[in-house]
Amino acid sequence: MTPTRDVDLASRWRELLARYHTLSCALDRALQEGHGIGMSDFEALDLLIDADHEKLRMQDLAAGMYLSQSALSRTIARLESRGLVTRAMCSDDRRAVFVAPTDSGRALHTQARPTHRAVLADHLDRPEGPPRPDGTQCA
Amino acid sequence: MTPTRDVDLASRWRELLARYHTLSCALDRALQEGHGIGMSDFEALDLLIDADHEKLRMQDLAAGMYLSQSALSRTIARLESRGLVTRAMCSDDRRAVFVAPTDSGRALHTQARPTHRAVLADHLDRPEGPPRPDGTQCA
DNA sequence: AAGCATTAAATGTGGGTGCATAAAATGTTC
DNA sequence: GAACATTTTATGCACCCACATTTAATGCTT
Repeated sequence: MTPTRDVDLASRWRELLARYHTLSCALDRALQEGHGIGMSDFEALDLLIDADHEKLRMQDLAAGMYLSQSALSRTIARLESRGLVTRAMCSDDRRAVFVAPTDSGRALHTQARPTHRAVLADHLDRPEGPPRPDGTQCA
Repeated sequence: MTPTRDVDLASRWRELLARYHTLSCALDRALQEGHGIGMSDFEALDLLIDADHEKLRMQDLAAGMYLSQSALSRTIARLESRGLVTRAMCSDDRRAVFVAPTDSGRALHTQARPTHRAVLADHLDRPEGPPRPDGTQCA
């Protein structure tokens, strides 16, 4: 109702936008350059390995990710083509697909996770992030 | 250092991810369906109209947006092709391009802004957003 | 059991984004 | 002032994403 409130909304939105953009870009860059894996790919692998049985149906994986069903399908396809996860039939429901990390996937995750956490720590602990002179415009 | 802190980092990141994803998706959807304009397109128009002189060089517009230079260039191209902004030469520096909203652009902005603000208000005032049964999976 | 709706995952398609590069104009150095 | 570096915008390209549709399997109703 009040215009002051409205300004607050816009600036809060812009701050959220800034935080997400900066962090996701830094994450993607660090993971890509350091381990040749994208952000969503890592998130999928991370969820998969944190899962209790380390074996999830696509649908259950999707529940933990902020990706469309088709995007997840392609993400898993990417990971599989690089030998980081395997797809297996599910005998209970033959429509479903089990996804599980391979040894190679676990190894990459072990390497990439510190990078991931380091970027999070670097960005989440500062309220504003002005001094970050990367080479790119991915501010 | 402490593992507890590490868990905090990951969950804070996931919350940021959730907030951004939910809100940006809702914004994009509301603006697209209600006014046929994308989120980034609206942001550009919004910045342009809030500018003091209502005439900005691409570079200055870019400073206020979280888009790469190329993405902004295409965003302005989209807006121009729909008659919402105009590009004009800058006599001071003939490399630069002035962008200004047209009457049509101002009209659309006037219509779209309440939608934009309403979505922001709807999403930014709630800590968690579980009950939002849209038709799509754009959760 | 047959027919129809529903669910799980994959694929076709179009759109937006960032990086690298190109093209044009300006600034700098000698 | 000529050559080279820098800046500003546009474009080629590849990637990722969401939506719509397809294919296959399951569930439900009669």
